[in-house]
Amino acid sequence: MSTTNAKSHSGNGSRFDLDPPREPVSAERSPYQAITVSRSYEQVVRQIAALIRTGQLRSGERLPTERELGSAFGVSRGVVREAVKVLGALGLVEARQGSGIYVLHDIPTVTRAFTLSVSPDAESVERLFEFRRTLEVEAAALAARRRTEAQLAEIVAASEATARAVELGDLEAFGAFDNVFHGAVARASGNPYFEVAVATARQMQQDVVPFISDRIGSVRSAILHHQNITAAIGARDPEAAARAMAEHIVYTSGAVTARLPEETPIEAGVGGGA
Amino acid sequence: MSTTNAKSHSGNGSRFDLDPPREPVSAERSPYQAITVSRSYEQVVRQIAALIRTGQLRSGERLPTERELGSAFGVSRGVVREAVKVLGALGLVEARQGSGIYVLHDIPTVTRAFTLSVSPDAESVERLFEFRRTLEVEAAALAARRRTEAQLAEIVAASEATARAVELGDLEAFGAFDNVFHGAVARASGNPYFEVAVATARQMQQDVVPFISDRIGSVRSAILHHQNITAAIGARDPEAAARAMAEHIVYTSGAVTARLPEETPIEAGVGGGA
DNA sequence: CGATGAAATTGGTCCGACAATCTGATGATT
DNA sequence: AATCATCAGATTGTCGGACCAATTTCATCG
Repeated sequence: MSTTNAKSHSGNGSRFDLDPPREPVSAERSPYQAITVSRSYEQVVRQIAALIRTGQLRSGERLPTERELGSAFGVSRGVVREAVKVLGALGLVEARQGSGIYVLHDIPTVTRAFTLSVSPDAESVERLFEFRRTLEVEAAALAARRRTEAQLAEIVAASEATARAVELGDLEAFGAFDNVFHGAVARASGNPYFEVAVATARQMQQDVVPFISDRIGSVRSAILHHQNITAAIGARDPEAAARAMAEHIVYTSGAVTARLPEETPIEAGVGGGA
Repeated sequence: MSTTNAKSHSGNGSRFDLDPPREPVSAERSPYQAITVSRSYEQVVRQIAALIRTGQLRSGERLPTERELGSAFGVSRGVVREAVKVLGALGLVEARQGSGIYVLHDIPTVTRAFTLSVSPDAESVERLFEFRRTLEVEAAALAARRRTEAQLAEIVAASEATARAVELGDLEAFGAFDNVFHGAVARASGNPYFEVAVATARQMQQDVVPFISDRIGSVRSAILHHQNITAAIGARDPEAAARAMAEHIVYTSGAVTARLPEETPIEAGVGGGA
């Protein structure tokens, strides 16, 4: 029991203390509930993930060094490294050799973990757009039903930001605000699973196809779509929101895939079933 | 450069050899492409994940010990442990102290990683059903369009297996075959992203609500739903498949949430904006 | 034959050391 | 003055060994 003694360490580590062993006090519906001995690295993952989710660790910020985290949590450096690997698989942090550990996003996207497991070569981009369309269309409809005023304000602001970026011809800024816009719509759905899934799908696509909107023409129509989506969500019209989002993604899909090398048109019966 | 020399090790390690450093030979569209140094643990993850995905390592099978994997890959035990952590976050394997490392699923589900990062307490089950419904309804429609004969045979077999399990009153078997059925439908969609997302959502739900179908009445109607879904996919009727799947999930959702403690009815405006 | 307990196996954790890489400062060169 | 080369420090990446904790295996005993 040397792993959980909260030794009063030195330095700045006020935010990094390992909780007491926290036995499962939740409602136990039946006896013989599956006991789960919490590994040390899991508690480290929980705490750092909570700090990121609650905004106490911002995107881009650097974490303490592995050794400092180890002494702060009262665990060895190896445990910290294992926790960092899991956090990296969730897309929350990134470790750079010689530099440190940095926060990437504030909501988990399992992109990197998937690219390690699914396959190194590019899957068909068509499938990814199909997936995104399903998720984002429904998210837009839900957002039209449930959005709060604050969430609508976020969507409006992001939509205007994309328009401004296009006016300035800054395609990189457009891409960033485009992500903000779609993320805000997904968040306004009130369903965290949609939010995570949409962020994951978009991140995955940008890993595979990093050269999305290199033509100013396609982004011009994108800002019109954004305005339509925003208006429908503002009017609390789910059908219109779904229609506008579907139109947006289908159009974007066409613009992107037209610029791709000739591959896998659509072809029924994928999956190599024996 | 001691990490990548494929030393001719001893023992059984014919399937576990570290690939040569594999520089990115893909199409480079612009100069100054971002270089990515592949860490040792990533290559271990790739190889083991590939073995699981291709079926060379079956579900339930035990991997070699960490020490054996280390000598087989030519890396230290610490690297193997970091790789196992990532594979565990993907839901592919599970390490049991004193016993070994076992394969859990053959397709990645990020359940465990999410439960570490999102929150330990149970989210609203309603949101999870909403997410599942969106995914599985579209997957059923896609399956009706693209399914192969072999995939249809899988779906039919799984549907009949659930019916047989209900006849025998074996609810546990019903749950297992129910997972097989929905997984087969998702796979028949021809879109691997749907397959992974559906499996993840279902696994997540079963982690949160492990006591789903404890009433024989609700599962009886479930097998009727399965037959309707199967028939629609067999007839290549996307609309009917989507309708049948929606009815199935909405019904199941009602049956489950009715048995839940009074919590969070639906309530618009979640997410704590501002 | 079943129960018991010791021994072996295996993952979990800790520690120390070195290598590879990045960062920033310093100084030399143009 | 600006640019480049070099160096020292810091930090992650990897290695090897050691010990602990949980599990499994198996000989022993009742």
